[in-house]
Parts: sequence; structure tokens; C-alpha cells
Amino acid sequence: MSLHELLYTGKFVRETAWGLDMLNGLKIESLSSWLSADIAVSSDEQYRHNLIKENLSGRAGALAELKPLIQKAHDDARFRLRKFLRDDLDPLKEWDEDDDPAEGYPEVFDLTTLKGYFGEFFSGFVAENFAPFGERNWRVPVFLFRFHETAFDQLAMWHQTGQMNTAIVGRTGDDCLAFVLENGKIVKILFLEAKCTASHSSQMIAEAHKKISNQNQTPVELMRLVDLLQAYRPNPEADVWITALRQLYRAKEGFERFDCVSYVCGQSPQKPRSKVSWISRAAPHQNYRGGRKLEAIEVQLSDVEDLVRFVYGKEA
DNA sequence: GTCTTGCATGATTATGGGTC
DNA sequence: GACCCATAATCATGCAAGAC
Repeated sequence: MSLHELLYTGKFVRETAWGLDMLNGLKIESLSSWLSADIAVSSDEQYRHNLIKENLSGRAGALAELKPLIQKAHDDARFRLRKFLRDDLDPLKEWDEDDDPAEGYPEVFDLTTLKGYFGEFFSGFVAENFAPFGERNWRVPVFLFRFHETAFDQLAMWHQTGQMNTAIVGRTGDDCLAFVLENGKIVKILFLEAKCTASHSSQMIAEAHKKISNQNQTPVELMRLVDLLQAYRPNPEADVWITALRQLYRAKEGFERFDCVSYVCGQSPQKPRSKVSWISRAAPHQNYRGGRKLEAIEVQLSDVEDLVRFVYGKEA
């Protein structure tokens, strides 16, 4: 297989007429048979809580749809891993598949790392599927996995030694960003702080609300987003996003920031019986100081670790 | 008395600043 | 340059307090 084929064709990275395929939406048909949402809105309508629970009978069908979407979300990172070996001057040069620098990405990582990845993906997934703040047009143009430099270093080490360290943590910046695009212009920005735990952690919830309270009105990741989208060129959709994000970088008004905490957990509250969620249904968490519209999306699943292993194709 | 919850702390890796 | 310390990040674990 030629290097060009490996970079741009079906086996690992999907090809379009223009190059690297964009996400093109995160909706799945079997969603309603798997997850159900229950929304509570505060009296001043500044705070919403969305409690999402799963119907186990619909899980298998939904995960079958979800798995390729998650893999696609990581395609850009794979593309980046392989790109450094690309030689534009010699596109016909043969590539030895045994030397694939993206081999093992990301399934060889520690389960803790994969839970972090899953949490980030799932925050974008719920943004597009569960209409935070009643807005149905949120779009996640790309995920930011390619900037997890530490993970790439560990992967390179694994290729050489066959040994993978335990959890890789600590990617800085925003977990996930969604936007509403109208007439080529970004009018709404959704900052998503994602947490994912196999059980439950009140500390995670507290830290998420503290972090989402930052006062910046536009994402600190704007330059990275544009840089990332360049990889999809030539692609008309990527061009639209790049133009819109550059306008947003210069803009002082004409857009609104919304805050969202996405909490995926493997436990439901047991006591007292009146308690149905870990995060308050009525009012923002005490750590939230953003002063903006806030939505907490709490996703209560079963066997979170098994789910993460399945969607990442990780052996138990 | 048992189970559950929430807080504090630890594990792990990387980065940056200060001091010698 | 080497070393130390603080900070950042995610998630697990241990334990005291509370609920039933």
C-alpha cells in the first residue's frame, strides 16, 4: 500500500473527493431506543439539568452505530500521526504497514485515558443529539484529540518497547466545543466540560463547574481549531468553518457563549429515594461562577468501562 | 448495622519558574 | 544544566459521616 493510499483511503482514514473526511454530524438513528432525556429548567431559565438514562435493550444497536463515529472522531489524530512520514515529492513510494505510526491508536492506551477520550466525545455527541438550551443546531466540526501530545509520545514508546504506561492525563484547553453557524457566521458557542467515571465522583462534578466558569468569551482553542481544519482542505465545509472561526477570533460581539457540563457516570443515586441525580436539578452547582446560561447533562449508564472497551475495540 | 455519599488524598505525567 | 517545588489534569481509593 502506498503512503498516499494509507493517508487518504478507506482502511484507516476515510477519503472523500476532497481529502480527509469531516465528521458530518454525530446523530445516530437508534438513539431514541437507547437513551431518554428528562429536562428540568430553573425558574429564571438560566439553568437547565438534563438527566439522561439508558434502556439496556437498545444499547447494542446504538453502540454498533456509535463505534464507527468514535473511530471517525479520532481519524484526524491518526492522520497527524502518519503525516510526518509523508513525502509529497514521492507519492508512489510504498509504505510498509508494519511501520504504521498510528498502529494501536488509541486502543492500546490505559482504560483511564480512554474514559477521558470517551467523555470528550460523548459531550459533543449529546450536544448534537440532545439540544442543550433548546438549540437543535449545535455542531461539533472537529474534536481536539490531535493535541494530546503526551499520548503520542506514549504511543511512540509503545511501538518501540511494547510497554504502555498507566493513565495519561492532563490535556489542557477546552474538552469540546460546539457552535451554531448561521449564514457562515458563528452566533452561538457551547463550551463543554466533560467528565467520565465508571462510578461516581462529586469531586469531578465540582471541578467541572469550577473550570467551566472561566471568563473568556471565545475559546482559547480557536487557533488550534483553524490549524486542525486546515488538514481537511481542500474541502468546502472546512473552508466555511475556517472563515467563521477567523471571524469569531476578531469579533467583539454578535455571538453568545453557553456553558455545559457533561457528566457520564456508572452509578445512580441510591439514597435517599427522592434523589434521582448527582447534580442538582434546580440550581447551578456552588462552584459555578460563570454568570451565564448553564446546562448540566448527566448521563447515567451501566458498565461504563465495558462500554468504553467496546467502542474503542480494547481487549479486556 | 449496613450501605451510601462526599471529601481528602494519592497515582501519574508534563511543564514552568526559581535557585544553585 | 541539574535540581527542587508548584501547578495542572483525570480518575481511583480510603475513610468519616450520614441515611435508611
